[in-house]
Amino acid sequence: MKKTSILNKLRSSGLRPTKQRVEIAKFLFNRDKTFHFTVESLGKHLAKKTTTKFALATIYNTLHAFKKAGHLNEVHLRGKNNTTYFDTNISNHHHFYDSETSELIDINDNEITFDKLPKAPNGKTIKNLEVIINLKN
Amino acid sequence: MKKTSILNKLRSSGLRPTKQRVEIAKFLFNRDKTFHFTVESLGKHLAKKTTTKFALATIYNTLHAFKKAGHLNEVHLRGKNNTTYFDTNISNHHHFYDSETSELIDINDNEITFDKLPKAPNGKTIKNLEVIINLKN
DNA sequence: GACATACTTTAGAACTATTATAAACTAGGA
DNA sequence: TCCTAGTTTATAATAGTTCTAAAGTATGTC
Ligand SMILES: [Mn+2]
Ligand SMILES: [Mn+2]
Ligand SMILES: [Zn+2]
Ligand SMILES: [Zn+2]
Repeated sequence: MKKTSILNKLRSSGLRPTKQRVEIAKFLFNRDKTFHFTVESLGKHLAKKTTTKFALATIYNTLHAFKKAGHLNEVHLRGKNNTTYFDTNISNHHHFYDSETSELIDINDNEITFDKLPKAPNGKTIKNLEVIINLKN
Repeated sequence: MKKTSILNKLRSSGLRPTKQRVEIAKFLFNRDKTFHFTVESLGKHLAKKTTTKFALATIYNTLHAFKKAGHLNEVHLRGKNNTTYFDTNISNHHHFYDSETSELIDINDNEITFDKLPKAPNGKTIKNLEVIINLKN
């Protein structure tokens, strides 16, 4: 994904392509494989890879803006370090979770299929379904 | 479950049956259906139902002790309110989660069966598998 | 029952992830 | 260039949880 495409992605989401947003978007979206990260780990990566300054609040703001625009997912998992995980894979999918390394690994949606599933409680509908497979060594 | 049984449960876990632990254990374990709760909600219930005082730290200490003893589970879900859920159902099972009410509902292990499952990444083993079915209204 | 001691509770401080604030800065249109 | 709404920033505030160390208690021994 080249620079112009990043700019388009931001602009078409109603987000002004500021220096910080462009750097974060380049870092997150110019890659082949899924990237799972925390705010802290992203901050460190950005400090290493760029000369731009990122206030912590800007990282949070940007990630939430990207999430709201549908460019990022937040993983609803509570790891041992009590931080939110973000996920560049925005398709429906599942995860392996290694609690020793706090690492997430994608499982494609079609790698898990069900024989039997319960129906939603009365008056409610199923929005989506997430499987977390906890790993040990 | 009567008083003596509660005392046994505590003692056989190496936990002295203090006033606070006995009250919490009675409140949590003398019931038929699964109880999902947060530290905050438990604190409120205890204040309403008993005359015993519970320092916040004691509630945390006690829940962690019960968890360590295998009498409670912690649900590794990050809800919108960033609090831990505890679960009196200590069997392997799954959950519906209603993010609007922050409510968990049990799904028995045998209500979900799989056609297809991925194998664990190299060098790792599957510890367990949790399904969370997100609900909407 | 009194005593000793390890375990437990407690109030409050500390910690940590995240969000709010409000002042300075900037992208983009006129 | 100028204006303005949108954005970044440093810092304070918030909230869930854990830590501290002093006071209290359960339990074994005499
Ligand atoms: Mn740098
Ligand atoms: Mn009371
Ligand atoms: Zn993922
Ligand atoms: Zn449950």
